[in-house]
Amino acid sequence: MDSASAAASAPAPRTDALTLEVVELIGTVVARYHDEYEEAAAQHSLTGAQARVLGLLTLEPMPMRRIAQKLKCEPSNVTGIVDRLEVRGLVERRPDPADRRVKLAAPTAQGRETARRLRDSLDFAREPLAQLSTEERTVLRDLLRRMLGEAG
Amino acid sequence: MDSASAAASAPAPRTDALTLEVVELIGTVVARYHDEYEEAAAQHSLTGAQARVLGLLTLEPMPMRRIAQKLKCEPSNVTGIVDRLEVRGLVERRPDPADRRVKLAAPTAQGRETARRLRDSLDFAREPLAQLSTEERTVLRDLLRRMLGEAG
DNA sequence: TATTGTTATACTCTATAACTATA
DNA sequence: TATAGTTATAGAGTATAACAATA
Repeated sequence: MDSASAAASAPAPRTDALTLEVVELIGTVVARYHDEYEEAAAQHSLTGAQARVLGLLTLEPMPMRRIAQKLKCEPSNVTGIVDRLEVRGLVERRPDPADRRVKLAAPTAQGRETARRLRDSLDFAREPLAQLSTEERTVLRDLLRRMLGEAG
Repeated sequence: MDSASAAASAPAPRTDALTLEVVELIGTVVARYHDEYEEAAAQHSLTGAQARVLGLLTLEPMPMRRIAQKLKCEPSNVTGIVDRLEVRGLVERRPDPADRRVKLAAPTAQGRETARRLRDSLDFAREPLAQLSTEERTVLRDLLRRMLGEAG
C-alpha cells in the first residue's frame, strides 16, 4: 500500500489506542531521559549542549564544522560552545595539518575525566532498565532496532 | 543489596553490552523524537517551548504557575512564552473567578486549530511504529510500562 | 570561487531577584 | 505574611549575514 492511498482511505496507524499509548510512553521516556541528561550535566556545571559536545569529542576529535553537523545546528553556534568549554580547560583547538582552514576540537585530559564522570552519573541505564530481565532487555533491543530501521 | 555496597563491589548493570546498546538505542529514539518535534513546531512558526505550552493548554486551561510546573521551569519564563503565544492570537489570559491573583491561560479557537495540525504533522507515531506488528507494539508497550514503573 | 571558522546581531529560553496585587 | 504573576537582568543557545584566511 502506498502512502497516498493509506492517507486517503485507511485509518492512520496513529489513531488506534495501542499506537497512541506507545507514543505517549515514548514521550515519557524522552522527557525523563532529557531531564536526567540536563541534570547530570548541571552537576558538572555544564549545559546540555556543552555536555553533548564534550561527549562527542571524547569519542573522536573533529572539526568545528562536523560538530555543527552532529548537533544539527549552525557552525557559528559551535564557536561559542567550544569557547566556553575551552575557557574551562575541558577542550582545546588544534590546527589540522592537512588543511590550515580547519580547527580540530579535542578534549583535554581534564575534559576526558569530566566526560567519564558525566557518563557514570547518568542513572538512566541503571534505574529503569534494571527492572527488566536480560531476556526482556533483548526483546526491547530488537524492537527498538526494528523501529529505528536497523540503521540506527 | 544497598546502593553503597552495589557501587563498591558488584559490577554496575550499565556496564554490560546489552544494557549499553539499549541505552544507546533509547538515546537515538530520544534524539529523533526531539528533532521531529522541533521541526513540526517550526513548520507552524513555533518554538519547541511554545508548542509544548500550546499542546498543554489544549488538554486543559491552567494557571501560569501550573504551566511552569509542567515545563519544569521558573514561572517568570512562562510569562514570556505565553506573551508570544498571545500576541499571535493562539492563547488568551482569563481571570480566575475563585482567586483574583490567578490568570488562567487558555487556547483560542485558532490556537486549538494550530495545535491540532501540529499533532497531525508529528510523524513519529506513524513512521517508526508502523514497522511493528500489533503484537510487537503490545510487547513494546508492556516493556516500556514496566521500565517506567507502571506509574508513567 | 568555494570553504572553514569567526564575528556581529537579534531572538528565545533560562534562572535569579525584586516588585504588585491579591490572599 | 504568603502566594500568583510580572518585570528586570544576565547568560546561553539559536539562526542569519558578513568577514578573513585558506583552499
